[in-house]
Amino acid sequence: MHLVPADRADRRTIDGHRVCDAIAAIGDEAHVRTWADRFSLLADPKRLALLLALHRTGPLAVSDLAIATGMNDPAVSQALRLLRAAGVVTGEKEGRVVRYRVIDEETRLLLKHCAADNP
Amino acid sequence: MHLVPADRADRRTIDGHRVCDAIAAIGDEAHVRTWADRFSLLADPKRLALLLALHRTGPLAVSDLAIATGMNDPAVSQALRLLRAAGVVTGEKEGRVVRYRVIDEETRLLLKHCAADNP
DNA sequence: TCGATACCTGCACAGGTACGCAGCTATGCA
DNA sequence: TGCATAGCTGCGTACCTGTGCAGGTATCGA
Repeated sequence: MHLVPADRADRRTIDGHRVCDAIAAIGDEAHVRTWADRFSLLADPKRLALLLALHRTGPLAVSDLAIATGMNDPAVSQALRLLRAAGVVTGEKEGRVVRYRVIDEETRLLLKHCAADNP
Repeated sequence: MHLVPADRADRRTIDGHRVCDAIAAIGDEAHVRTWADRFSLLADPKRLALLLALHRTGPLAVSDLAIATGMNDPAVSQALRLLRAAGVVTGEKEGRVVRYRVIDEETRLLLKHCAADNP
C-alpha cells in the first residue's frame, strides 16, 4: 500500500514498509493537532498547577486559585480564559464569585494520570 | 492544617479549606514542572507525529521519519535532539543509519492513550 | 449611594521556540 | 581514492506565549 504522498514519493527510503506504517500510525493531521493543542494547555507549570487543583479539589474561585498557586489574579484569569476557550474548564457565577471546574474528559484523564505518582 | 505560604497568608480566601486542599493537590513544584516539560514535548504537532510514528512502528531512521511526516531532515534531527536530551527517545547507530525509538515509559503511556482514539 | 471586593480585559514587553538555510562530519560503495 | 548518502550542527528570523500593569465592569455590604 502506498501511503506516501506524491510530492515526496521519489525520496529514497531506508525501510520502505515502515514508512507506510509510520504514516498510518500518525493518522489524520487534524487529530494530531487536536492532541498537540491539548498537551499544549498542560505544558505550562502554572496552568498545570491550576488544573491539578481544579481536578482534585473541585469547584474553586479565581482568587483562591491565585493564593494556592502564588499567581496574581489577572494571570489566573487569563489562564482560565485560555482553558475556557479550549473547552477544558467552565465557570459558574455565584454572586460575584466564579467557581471553575474541569469539564473535558480527555484532559481529566491526563490529569488523573499525572497526579497518580504525586507523593 | 495551614499550607498557605507565609508571604500570602494574609490574603482573603473564599473557601479557606479548599485552598489548602488545592495546595496539597498541586504538590511539589518540581513534580509539576517535570510533567509540564513532558507535556511540552508533546505539544508540537510535528514532534507528536514523530513520537506517534516511533511509538507504533518501532525503530525508524531519520530520513524515513522525514518522509513520513513531510518535514525536512534537519527539522527531524533537531526535534530528535530535543527528545533525546529529555531522555524520551534514544538512537542506535547501524552503519550510517540511526534508528530511533521511544524509551520513556510515561511518555509511552501518554502516546498510547493519545493513539487510542485514532481511526 | 458609596466603597470594597471579585473578576475580567487590553496592552506592551521579554523570553522562548520552531523553522529554513548553509555547511559540516561520517559511513559505505565503486 | 573519489563520491554520494545519512545525519548533525550553527545561525538568523519570524512567530508565539507568558507576564505584569493599568484600568474597566459587576456584585455585595454599610
